[in-house]
Amino acid sequence: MAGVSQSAVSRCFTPGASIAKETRDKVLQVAAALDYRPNVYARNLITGRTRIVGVVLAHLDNLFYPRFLQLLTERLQSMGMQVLLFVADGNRQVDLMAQLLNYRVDGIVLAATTLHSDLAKACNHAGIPVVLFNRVPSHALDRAFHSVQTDQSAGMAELTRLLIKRGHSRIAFLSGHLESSTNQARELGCRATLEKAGLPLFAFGVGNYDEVQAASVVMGWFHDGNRLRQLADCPDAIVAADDRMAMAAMDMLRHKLGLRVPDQVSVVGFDDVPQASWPAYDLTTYAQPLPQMIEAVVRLLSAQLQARDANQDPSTEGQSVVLKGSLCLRGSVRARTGHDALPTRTRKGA
Amino acid sequence: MAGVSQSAVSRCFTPGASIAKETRDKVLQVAAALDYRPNVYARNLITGRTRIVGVVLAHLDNLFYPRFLQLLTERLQSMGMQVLLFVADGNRQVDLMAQLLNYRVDGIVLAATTLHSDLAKACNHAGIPVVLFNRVPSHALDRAFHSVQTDQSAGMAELTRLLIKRGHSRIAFLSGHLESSTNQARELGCRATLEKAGLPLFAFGVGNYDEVQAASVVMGWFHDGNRLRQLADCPDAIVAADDRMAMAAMDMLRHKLGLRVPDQVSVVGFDDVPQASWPAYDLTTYAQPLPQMIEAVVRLLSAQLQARDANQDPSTEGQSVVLKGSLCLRGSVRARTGHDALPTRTRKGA
DNA sequence: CTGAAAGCGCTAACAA
DNA sequence: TTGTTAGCGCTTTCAG
Repeated sequence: MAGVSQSAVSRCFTPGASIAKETRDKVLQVAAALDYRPNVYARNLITGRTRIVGVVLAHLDNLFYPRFLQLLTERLQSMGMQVLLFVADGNRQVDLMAQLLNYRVDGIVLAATTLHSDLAKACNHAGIPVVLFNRVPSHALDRAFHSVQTDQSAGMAELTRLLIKRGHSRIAFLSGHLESSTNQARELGCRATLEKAGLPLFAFGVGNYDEVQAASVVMGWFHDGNRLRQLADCPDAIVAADDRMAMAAMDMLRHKLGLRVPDQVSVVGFDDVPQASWPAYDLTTYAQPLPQMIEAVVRLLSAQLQARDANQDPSTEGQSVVLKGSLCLRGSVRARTGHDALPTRTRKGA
Repeated sequence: MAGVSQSAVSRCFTPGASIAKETRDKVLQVAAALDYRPNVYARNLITGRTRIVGVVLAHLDNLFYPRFLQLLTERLQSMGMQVLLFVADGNRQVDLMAQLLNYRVDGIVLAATTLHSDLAKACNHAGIPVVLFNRVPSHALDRAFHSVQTDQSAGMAELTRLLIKRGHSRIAFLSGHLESSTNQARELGCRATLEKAGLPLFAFGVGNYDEVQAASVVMGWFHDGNRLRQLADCPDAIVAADDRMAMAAMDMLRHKLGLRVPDQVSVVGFDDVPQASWPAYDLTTYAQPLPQMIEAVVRLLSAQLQARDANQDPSTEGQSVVLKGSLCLRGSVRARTGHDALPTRTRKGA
């Protein structure tokens, strides 16, 4: 070194340490000249903190998640934390888990929709703070976890009420993965609202958050294998569990079946991905409050980290943050009286 | 511990170490029971390898990059390497750099389109292998870097030739960031092909890879502030530097200007993002060979890591891999004789 | 094939 | 405010 002791150098790089300005300046100057930088890993070894959070994602093709990842990464980076990325493509979650623990991340953000509960158990056991993103704590084990989500049920209810108000009575639900908690909440919101209005769920199909499957479900609703059904026998509005399926539905309706959206069929989605506002779709949807969600994730994570630093009781009950989103009223829903709208209660066989 | 010495345990977790099968089995069993796992950071401290690669991205909203990130992450993860994610949102590249070096990543993949050359210098200095993704080594310093890219110039040439063959003569180029090497190559491919065919570049505008800007450029080409220009005074084909701008152009043409694509104007893009094949756009574009690109990135990275492990000369000349993509012929380009096609050479004032 | 000992680069407690 | 000392958990010679 150039002048002082090892610990003096250490103190220069530790924010709240007591060190003389002069010494500090000198050390920093020499450090710059030597291109010296403290070794994070040696520091980790002794402090036990890595300043790395593991972010587990599936469906990076889901349009909504890239934005999430970008914002979260920027936010964490600005706090001096790093993001170790894991893509959970369904398979080999055990390996993933092992890596997550190997790298001793300070915290985990789980945005994968489906996940072995073994993972949950292991994290709990290792005392790693976990925040679930848009995934409710379903297993008993998950309850120790914090979670952040949009009030998806309320969002879907709002969308469904809109459709009813606009005179729709043959409303279909295009479902995502049946086992995903996100999908369950969305479906519930739709069903409950219909029930309250005394309307049946006119049709139900599983698109598994996949464009191709979604399109073929819609096809099945409108086409009997040989030709288009009578419109009165088809849904007059489609509620899709996410924007991607909604857009696939619109494409199918317009470009394969030759129907007009919203004149003949209204379509709504969920998420408000960037593409939803593109003129080609102009999709009415429900926006997740991404910035607030990110804030909440970061806040929960920081709180747990601070608690751990202060050696506080780590096993506080999991806190669940539910945020309201907002309706994005666009052109994929018809105005009050569509030409297909019958007075009230048009039922399936009517 | 339970039975043996520290070094014996270490050997159990080191692939090529000499250890008796019996000892090994016993240790592993006890380790499993105790939930023991070797501390990666302590290992890093001594081996100098972190098995972490830093991936630097900008524009995660670019539709093409999420796929890239997902595939790369999965690929690296399957090799037991981790991805530390950095989002370079233009600003604060210096901090980012510092973190990259702090975390002593084994390698860096740079997919940000614009980047301070200071970063390049620092990496070189620190001896960290760098692979540039879709970014040519422009600065002198970059030449030590390896790079992987699509032959963008050839791709654009192919698209442009297609337009010419289909009878277009008033071809406009909708540019991305002028300083991005990606954009420069794409523009060059278009211009060179036009020149070879004896056609002028009919119009040129800068959309900066942004939907709004792209749309307003297109608007300017077709609208003089009060009303639509004569079509003969407007481009009959638009070559956009990426799919996103191409789609924005289509939306503007169809939904704001009331023009028909491809009947009145043809549009082509570049990248073949998932949305390009959606029926609403059905965009003719040029697909980047993503899987091969990922392979090449991984191969270059591994080669450098192995070389470093073997203490070989680290400063090999940077290798540049250029891969051919493939034309995706879809419906956004008109067939041979559009109704707007004049015999040959329709010039601006014609 | 195994154990003992040294040390990777740092921080934390203590003493000066 | 500073230096000294110990040790974080591992890998790696070097002996046995």
